[in-house]
Amino acid sequence: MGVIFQIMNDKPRITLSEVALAADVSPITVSRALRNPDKVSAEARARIDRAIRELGYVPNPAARALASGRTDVIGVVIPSVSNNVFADVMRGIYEGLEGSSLGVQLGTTRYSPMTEEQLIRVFLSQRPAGLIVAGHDQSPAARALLSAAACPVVQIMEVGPPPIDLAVGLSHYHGARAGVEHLLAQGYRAPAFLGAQMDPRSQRRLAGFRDGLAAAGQADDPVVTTPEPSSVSLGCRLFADLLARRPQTDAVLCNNDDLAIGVLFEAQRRNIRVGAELGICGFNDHEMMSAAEPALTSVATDRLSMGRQAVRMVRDRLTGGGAPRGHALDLGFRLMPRASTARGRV
Amino acid sequence: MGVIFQIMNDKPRITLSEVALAADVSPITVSRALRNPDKVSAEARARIDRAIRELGYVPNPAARALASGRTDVIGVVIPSVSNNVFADVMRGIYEGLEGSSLGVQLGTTRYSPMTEEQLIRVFLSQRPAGLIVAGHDQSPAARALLSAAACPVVQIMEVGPPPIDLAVGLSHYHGARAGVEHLLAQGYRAPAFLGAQMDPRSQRRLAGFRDGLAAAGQADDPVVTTPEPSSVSLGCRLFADLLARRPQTDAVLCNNDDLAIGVLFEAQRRNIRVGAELGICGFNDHEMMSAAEPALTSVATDRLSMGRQAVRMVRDRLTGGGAPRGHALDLGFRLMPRASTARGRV
DNA sequence: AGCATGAATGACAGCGCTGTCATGCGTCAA
DNA sequence: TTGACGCATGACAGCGCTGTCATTCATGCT
Repeated sequence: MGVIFQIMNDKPRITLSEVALAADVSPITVSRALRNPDKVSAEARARIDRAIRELGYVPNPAARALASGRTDVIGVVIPSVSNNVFADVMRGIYEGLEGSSLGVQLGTTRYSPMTEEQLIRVFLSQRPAGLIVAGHDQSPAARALLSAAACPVVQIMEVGPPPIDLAVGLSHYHGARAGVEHLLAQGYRAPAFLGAQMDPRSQRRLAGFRDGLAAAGQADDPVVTTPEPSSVSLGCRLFADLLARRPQTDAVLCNNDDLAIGVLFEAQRRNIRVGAELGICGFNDHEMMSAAEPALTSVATDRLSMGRQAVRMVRDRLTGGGAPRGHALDLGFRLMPRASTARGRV
Repeated sequence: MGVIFQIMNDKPRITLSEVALAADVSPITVSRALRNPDKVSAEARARIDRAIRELGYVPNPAARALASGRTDVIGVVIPSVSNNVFADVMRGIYEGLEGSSLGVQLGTTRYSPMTEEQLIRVFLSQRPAGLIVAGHDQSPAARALLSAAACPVVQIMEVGPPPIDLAVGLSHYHGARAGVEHLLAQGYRAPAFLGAQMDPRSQRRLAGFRDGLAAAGQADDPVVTTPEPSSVSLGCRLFADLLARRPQTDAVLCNNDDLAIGVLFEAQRRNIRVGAELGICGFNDHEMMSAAEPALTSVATDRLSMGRQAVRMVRDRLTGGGAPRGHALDLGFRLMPRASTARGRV
């Protein structure tokens, strides 16, 4: 087997010099034609392009990285790939990458600050074109590394704390606060909060919920959370717990849409009329929310755009311009009131 | 700004030789201690490990790749990151990578065979540790490239056609066929098929549906599909279309769970009793299916395991062993009958 | 005409690491 | 005791590309 592989390994590898030979220029000119085409005469470029096409030349990124000390890779550091929110963000990132020669290197911290720090250290040591990290809650050492980084650093997901370099996201605090204020404005008397996977963003949503409630003069603290990862069935269970503990609950602000859908199903099972008897508000506004029956209210966030903008910020910096250090782009949120919080005539 | 970056770039970069100096061995010994620790004496290894830790040395993968002609990267070629199914698979892949020094390079074909071919060409030119590609429908040129590849190649998602090298997946044909047979066995008379984003896997599910129906003596071909990407709201719309066109429909086999959830919501809107009046069967068995009210029948597939196994196959090959060329791992599927296909006493 | 200027191109060296072969040394069987 | 062998280590060269400076040549100006 080893032998077979060896043989197959020996398929012709076209190098830049061979292209140069075929195009009758020096290797360095080919290199330039690839990186700064405008620094090479049109004729030379044409010959080089032809040679590249005919020989099927593909550049060797390792050699480029070694020689230039930079890579065309954006490091992305997120807690987990399972989380739906990050899946959307990743999609935005890949969309933002299109048309560039940039690649992505993804690392997951599994919500461990130490893993995150280590990951950042390794990524930075490879001199990436940029770094995209989730959140603002890095360890002090990780923050120090990021501050000293030689590449643009974009913190995604939230805005609020001053960014290390750049940031794009939204205020989860205010999003959740808008949600609970909507519930109260609709006339619900005893809203509760349901949360899973209580990462820093979730904590800030919870804070927004609490402050919104306190501002309305509510005294108790109707909150059910769990560190478990979020899911629809978890929404069912948490809602059941909530009702057992606090039967007077007449509305729930869910930390995300999964949970909200779970609450909807559980309410249906118990013949609770959603909207009239029970207000449900989700977070993120997954496409499914408007399709549900009844349609579910949610705080819409633009995860796709978050990823895209983060990449754009890096790309703008690479092309010389870009936002100055300290710039934070607030993507905002939009409350989408739907039938699930239409209390109607009671 | 350029100047600032320049300055920051000059942070100390520890090289292997510096570690060697500190550990009082030659660079090559450090290299060996990193790659084949058992080829270095315990004392030398201890000194080297200490030096690495004290200096904070991080290997330069570009230099390694250039010198050795291999990379520690598995290329992954999938149609799209948006598709939920691939998100699950990616999660499995990342899980499978844990504990190895392997990385992932992800490329998306956006369902274009030409893009796929180009992507495969570029990935292969970087001599990856392995390649994971979705499906069996590559262009002839792409197949030729993959056949000649010097690294393990795993085709994921489906089994059936003989693999180029290795494969892991399931038979979408038989999964869908099991679904429609279940519907018929439950006593539904006029099942229909709803499909979105009709990729090759979806086509095979459709074929399974059709054959299952024909075997039961059904004459018409009740199929509603669209090339649009799948979503819950699309499920609502397709189901509405279906009812308009073929009112006698009493069951739907959905190409995936999103659509099935959409059908559920639309049925609720129309006061159609799901289960008794309308059978619904999804595909993949997303966690949400069992939590829904009523719980939705689905054909369970293990996307997570698919990703994990694909990586395992590559890793096994790298460590010398592994399955022989031509091996296909059938992960199978499991029909999960639930309330949504309990026709009960009509 | 003579010179400065800038565009196009090239020579050279080296990025950090590893494959290949060679070396030194201790151990074992004959 | 001697040669053969295996183990731990090292020397050397080079992977494919680009940064830096140097060179050439045509252009526009005084």
